[in-house]
Order: sequence, then structure tokens, then C-alpha cells
Amino acid sequence: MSTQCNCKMISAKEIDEIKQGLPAAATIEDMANFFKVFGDFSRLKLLYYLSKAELCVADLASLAGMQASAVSHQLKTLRLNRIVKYRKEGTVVYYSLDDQHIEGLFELALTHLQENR
Amino acid sequence: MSTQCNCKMISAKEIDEIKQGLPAAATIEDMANFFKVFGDFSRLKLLYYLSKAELCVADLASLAGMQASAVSHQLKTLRLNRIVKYRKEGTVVYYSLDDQHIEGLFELALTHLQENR
DNA sequence: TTAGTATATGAACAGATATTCATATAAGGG
DNA sequence: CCCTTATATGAATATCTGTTCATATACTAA
Repeated sequence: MSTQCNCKMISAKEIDEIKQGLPAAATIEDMANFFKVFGDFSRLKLLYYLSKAELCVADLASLAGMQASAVSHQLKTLRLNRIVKYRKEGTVVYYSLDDQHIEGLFELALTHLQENR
Repeated sequence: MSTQCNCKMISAKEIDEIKQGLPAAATIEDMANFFKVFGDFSRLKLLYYLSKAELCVADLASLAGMQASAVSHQLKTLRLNRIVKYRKEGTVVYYSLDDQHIEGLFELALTHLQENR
């Protein structure tokens, strides 16, 4: 065994061990896309409001200080990722959370931020 | 009370109730930035490898199929967000996770993805 | 010192993305 | 019917972001 750096010299066995139990690349990509949804200030704000109450688009826009159009675009993203669900009542569409794990995600993030202050 | 849509007509009291317990805008922004770090395929891949072993830049590049430079750039992002830590040994820099909650984050994401298949 | 290796960094480019604006759809009231 | 309101959608734009390439730094060995 030389004193040389063992970088780029991981054995096939070690590579196998490291890759053992890792999700498939497609799964990791799905996960990245899932986290990406939460990685935006506007969307996260909307989700926080929805964690408190079922709200229509106009109310969300008013609370978040956004245009209804921008809210609608973001809600579409949240819908496509099955993070919110909606209910129509006349011309009004009420949105609410469609995921039980969101509060858990928020808490994990807050814990991380507090520990690193 | 009219039959009119109550959008944009939330009372000050309701607004207060909804905003009650919400983190400050700056905190929500911090959270969004935290999630953003996980919202990228390359970074998530690197974090998965690091969850299995302490690894140097070259090994990470080899495992992830990325250039060392790209890995280094991403590791900087992870360092700045205090998600990984490093240890120097000669010219080699070994990286490892610096957050106990990452596995929890991964599990939450996986759970969400599995429930919506 | 000189050469070689591991990592980091800055600039530049390409691709992604959030917002805005204009417009479309859809439902209700008059 | 027409008019208004609530929401959705498409295109355009400006900003952000990840990678690459070239180069710099830092450490080791000879």
C-alpha cells in the first residue's frame, strides 16, 4: 500500500458497498424534483397559509401579496406534485394540503436552521 | 351576508388567525433556500454517497460521473449551508455529512413519492 | 526548486424558472 | 343574453443556476 491518495482507486467492492441500498437514479431525480417544489419562497409561503386553512386563489394572493395569476401558476405546480388538492364551488376554487408530511418537512428544516445559528 | 364570494374579504381577525404561528418571512426564505439545496439531482446524489461513507472529491466525482470541478462547486454550496463538513489530509479533502436530519428528509420524500404512485 | 496531483475558484454559457401581461374559460347575476 | 368575477393558461422576459473551461492554490515528492 503506497502513501498515494486512494482517490479514484476505490475498489469495485467498495463501490458496490457504497451504492448498496441507494435508490435508483430515477428515484433520486424524483426526490430532487419534490424538494425543488419547496425550494421557492412564494410556494413555501402559500403552503404555510394552506397549512392553517383551506383558502381560495384570491385569498392566497391577498395574503401572500402576489398576483392571482402568479398564485395560480404556483398552485398548478403544487397540484402536479400532489402536494395540494382543490375543491370547486361555483367560480371559486378552494385549495388545501394533500400531504400529511409537509409539517414534518417544515419542522426538519426549522430544526436544521436553528441548530446552525 | 350576501351570496358573494368571500375572497378578498377575509376579516382582519381571520388574517391574524392564519398568520398566527407562521414563521417570519425571513425564516420562510431561509427554509426555501434550505430545500433548494436538496432540489438538485447532482447534489442529492452526492449527499446519498456521503450518507454511506466519508469520501474525497475525486471519489465523489468518480461515483457521480461528474467532473471534479462541478463536484467542488456543489460541495461549496453544501458547505455554506452546513450540510456537509470536511477534513483535510495532505492535498486530499474528505467530506462527510454534517446534519443528522438528512436521512429523515430523504425518508419523508420517499414516503410522499410512494404514496402517490 | 521543479513537477505532479487534489481541490478550489472565477468567468462564461446554456438551460431552467418565476413573474407579468394579455387573454381564455367558466360560472352567476341581472 | 350580456356583464362581471374567479381562475387558468400561454407567451415573453428577466433572473437564477449548474456545468464547463481555464486557471489558481496548496501540498507532496524528488
